[in-house]
Amino acid sequence: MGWTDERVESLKKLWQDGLSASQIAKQLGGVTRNAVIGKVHRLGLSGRAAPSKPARPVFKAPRPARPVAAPAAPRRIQEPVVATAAAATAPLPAPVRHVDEAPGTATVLTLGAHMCKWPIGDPSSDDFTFCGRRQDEGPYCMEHARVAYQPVQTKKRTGANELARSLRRYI
DNA sequence: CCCTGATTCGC
DNA sequence: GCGAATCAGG
Repeated sequence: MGWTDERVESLKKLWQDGLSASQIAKQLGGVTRNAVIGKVHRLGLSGRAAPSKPARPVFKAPRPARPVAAPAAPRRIQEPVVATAAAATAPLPAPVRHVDEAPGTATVLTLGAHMCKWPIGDPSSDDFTFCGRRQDEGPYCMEHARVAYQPVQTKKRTGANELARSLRRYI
């Protein structure tokens, strides 16, 4: 199938509406998403009005990089590439967080040897943290050690034991 | 592994 | 001009 004026028109509309290339391809039929993307490019409408994802300015924020006692030379990071307007605002305070009683204050970089390593949040997310409070038992603080080391026991003597026993086989 | 768009390059 | 293959992310 070729690109008739009609199909091109549909393509433009759908693309401007924010549909993904694969969705457009499926709707038009007879073309793959690659074909759609290729056409979109050729038509010169690569940018979008309503992108599903803001699409970061391709700017890698320099990691705070504040371990504990690492030398961490204050190296200057020069950006040879053009920084977009949005990227201009990136102060990166990176204050030395004090480890107190507030959970979730330790990042993977600031997590010290004696801090509770109970994970908080989505590990694949940027705001992933660890509990960070003082370790008490194992790698966890008092509170989380209780949660971590409380398998099956308690509650319903009947059945629970058998369940635990059967479960144990898989460990 | 699913998805996204971007780019390349033989046709 | 076309689009599959490939790349680079999320």
